[in-house]
Amino acid sequence: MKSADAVVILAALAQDNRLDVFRLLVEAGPDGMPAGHIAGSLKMAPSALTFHLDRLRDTGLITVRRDGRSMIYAARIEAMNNLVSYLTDHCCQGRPELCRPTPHSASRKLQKAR
Amino acid sequence: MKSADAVVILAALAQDNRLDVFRLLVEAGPDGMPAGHIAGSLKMAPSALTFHLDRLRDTGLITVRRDGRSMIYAARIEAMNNLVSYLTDHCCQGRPELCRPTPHSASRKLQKAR
DNA sequence: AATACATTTCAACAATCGCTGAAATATCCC
DNA sequence: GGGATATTTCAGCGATTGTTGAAATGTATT
Repeated sequence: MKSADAVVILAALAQDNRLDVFRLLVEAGPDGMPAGHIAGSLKMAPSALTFHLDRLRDTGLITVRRDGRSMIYAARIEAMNNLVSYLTDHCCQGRPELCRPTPHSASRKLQKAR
Repeated sequence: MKSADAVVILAALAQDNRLDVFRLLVEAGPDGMPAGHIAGSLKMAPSALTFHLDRLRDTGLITVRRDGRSMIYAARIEAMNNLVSYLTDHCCQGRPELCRPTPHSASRKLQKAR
């Protein structure tokens, strides 16, 4: 990943409503959720939501598919993976462990189905 | 780290010149480097650089100290650490390894989450 | 004190951002 | 087809962003 790509993804996440949308979609999992549910859940105007979804989608952070009248949006964890890799590779003095702390703050051994 | 703090840090990094400045300071290491060197290295106008340094500093991504006529700026890796932790904790479906492949698990096959 | 050096401050300005509300598009159901 | 539902498109708007260039500030040297 190049710097320019990182900037675009960082910008997509650097807005409270968009970060909320992305986090909600991460929670929703691979099946995603329809735009209407997102708008309801985050109390956003439909047109404002579309605006932000477009920007998330342009950067590859989310995907969309149609299901009847609904548009189903889903997070692309891979994109977040790429961003985190970029940050740890380029912003940690060549010592990833400086930015990639051992899982002390992270949820300990959540042991989800794998 | 709260969402609002993450947004602020993401926004600070979501600009090409600022990301370049931060990366340069990361390379420079704990001793940092004077503003003039940054401006020269990245070919930025002094006043534009000050503008961006202020924003990086406001978010805690860099520190500054005076040395004679020079202002020495240095990256705060800890702030990047916090950001990466936030992203892996909140944007990876409770499975940090999805967004942060550790060296030893990098080759492991990622199974589909369901 | 006078001068040079390093950086910041400030007032502009164009460009972009995020929001609102009305209209348009797409799909489903009768 | 007609009506209801889900979402997008679009114009307009105030607010914010990033840049420039001139002036101001702070520090070292003589």
